[in-house]
Amino acid sequence: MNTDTEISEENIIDREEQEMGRRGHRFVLPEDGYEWKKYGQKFIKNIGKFRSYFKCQRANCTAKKRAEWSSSEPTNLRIVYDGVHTHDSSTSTITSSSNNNGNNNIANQFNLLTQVLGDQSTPPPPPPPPPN
DNA sequence: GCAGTTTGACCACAA
DNA sequence: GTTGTGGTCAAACTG
Repeated sequence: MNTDTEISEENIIDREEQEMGRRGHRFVLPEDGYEWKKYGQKFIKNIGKFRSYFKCQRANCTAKKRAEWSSSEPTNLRIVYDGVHTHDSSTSTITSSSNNNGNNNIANQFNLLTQVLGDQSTPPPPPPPPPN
């Protein structure tokens, strides 16, 4: 259905690499026209994956999305869109038409990858030395 | 001081 | 009727 969309992470990585190539380094949050807010994260032991929950921050918009990834394979990300946006995207010309859902989802995926996994293009700094 | 993110606790539903 | 899992909310922490 249109309300539930699952996307493989392969496209995400591919697009990510393209974006990184274009921008030279880390990609900025690609505004897909929607404002997502993370409101929870859980480890679903039934599937052995972490799941993050996002809500569209727009007023009266009930659109949500979930991001699942394996603890052993954090790049194996799966995104599930739930619900539909009751508003139009404000920062993008992307529409909610079925033909453009792919682009729209990919844009969302960038955002998710960054929010869920952090910016993997820039490895975190080394941990501080132990207090001892 | 503000905004955003993270984590824990609580509630509801299904088995 | 009980237990477990999933989903959401709210408070605290970090940038």
